[in-house]
Amino acid sequence: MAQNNHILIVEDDATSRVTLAGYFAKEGFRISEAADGEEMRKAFAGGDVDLILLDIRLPGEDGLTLLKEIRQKSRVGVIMVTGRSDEVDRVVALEMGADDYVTKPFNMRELLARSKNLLARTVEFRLAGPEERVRNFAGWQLNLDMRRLVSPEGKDVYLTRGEFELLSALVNQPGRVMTRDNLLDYLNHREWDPSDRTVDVLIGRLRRKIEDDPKRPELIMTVHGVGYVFTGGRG
Amino acid sequence: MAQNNHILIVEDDATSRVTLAGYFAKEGFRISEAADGEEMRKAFAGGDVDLILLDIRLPGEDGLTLLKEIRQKSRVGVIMVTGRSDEVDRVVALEMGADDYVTKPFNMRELLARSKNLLARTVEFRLAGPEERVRNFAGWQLNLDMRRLVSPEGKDVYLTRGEFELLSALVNQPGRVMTRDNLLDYLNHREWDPSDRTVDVLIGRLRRKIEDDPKRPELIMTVHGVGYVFTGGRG
DNA sequence: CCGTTCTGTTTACAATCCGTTTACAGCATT
DNA sequence: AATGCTGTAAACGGATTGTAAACAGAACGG
Repeated sequence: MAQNNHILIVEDDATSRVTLAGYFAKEGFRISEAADGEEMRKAFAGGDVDLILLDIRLPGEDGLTLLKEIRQKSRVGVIMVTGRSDEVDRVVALEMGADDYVTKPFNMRELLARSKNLLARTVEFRLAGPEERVRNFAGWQLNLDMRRLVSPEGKDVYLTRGEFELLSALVNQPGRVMTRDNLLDYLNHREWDPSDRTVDVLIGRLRRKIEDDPKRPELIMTVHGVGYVFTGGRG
Repeated sequence: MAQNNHILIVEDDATSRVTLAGYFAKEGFRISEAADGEEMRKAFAGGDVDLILLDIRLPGEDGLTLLKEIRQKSRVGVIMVTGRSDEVDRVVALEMGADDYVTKPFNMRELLARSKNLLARTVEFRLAGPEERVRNFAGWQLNLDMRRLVSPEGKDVYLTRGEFELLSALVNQPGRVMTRDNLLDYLNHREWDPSDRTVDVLIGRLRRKIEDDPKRPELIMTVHGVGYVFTGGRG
């Protein structure tokens, strides 16, 4: 069975798709093909797909949209494929939950290696049971289910509801700049007008709880004129 | 015997149920099927079920209610099958003692892997003998089978049904913040509107029974705007 | 049957929490 | 330097919580 995994190829260009399918079939995989989102959904609904090779450029719904949809219902392995080496798309795709990424033109053997590697990882993952929703950064640990923040020294740090929601929002999108409007969505806060300073105050309180030097923040950075970014402690 | 475990599939949709049954039968498992709570009870009464696959959406009694009933009399492995958008139900299910879960549409092989994994775990447990379901915290002892609470001084403290259910729920998930809605699930109280103060009153009564200083609780803490947490006496 | 008891629920109101507003000083960007 | 944006202390007030008391209806006993 190790070599009988089911791979779904989502690619609009027929030549590329068939070439890929042939190569992987010869390696002993079961293959399904889809040319767009509609066909992908149909194939995926079968329920036994182990890995999806997903082109990022598709007619109609694009690959990132489909990735998001997949991730809402499954943790199946996904490798994104794109035509140009677009750094932005790569980062966005990985942030949205893609497991790996290759750029065209790619080496078939490399793709095969990455696929096997990912399959091994996802199978192992699945055996681990229900995962805990925990985010780690700079020695801190945020448990989303327990709503609990633990410091690098192992101490519990109490967060109010607003502080927790804000930190969750930021931590879930590391590297992405979030506007105030954007962040307020996480606080059951309907409308927003430019004079609303709520986010600023909450961010300030958060910084005093998690930054070494709240005056010179390193985890939650402000982007002047735009909003805030969570750096994940990696600068 | 390793490959001759007995799996009970509880699922109202006949097509899904038969598909599942066929797949697992082919893998060498003994299968029973049930379309609702009544049939489940009948099959389960046989007494040799090793694993239950339990759909969360069922006509009549819903999956969570059945899960609770099962957990009152057995530690049998339970994997919940949830609709894709029900994050809340997923969390509640795990809190109520489900061992694992999958979301529809699910990958058959993933479900098989999780089932085998869980069987390995639960079978091991059983061989260890029928464990007493007792929870200890801060000198207290709560016996879940006898529904009895014993104080650090060794005295029996009487709990009403609601108080007991609530304390059980909290004690079974130390450190996890539970919403009121969430806690009411343990009281056969499916509906909830924001003006329902039942939980607050019961928590208050519980605190007066188990906290040193009910005004400054240390076991059951309130999380403003969210719900309550049981700390396990560890702060 | 009828009264009694027990207990979950509702009601009411005071106490507390914390998100929000306000105000102003300091900083970034032009 | 001018202007707009951000940081933050302080105060405010709507929402949330604690709790006593009343209520209701199920369980129980005679």
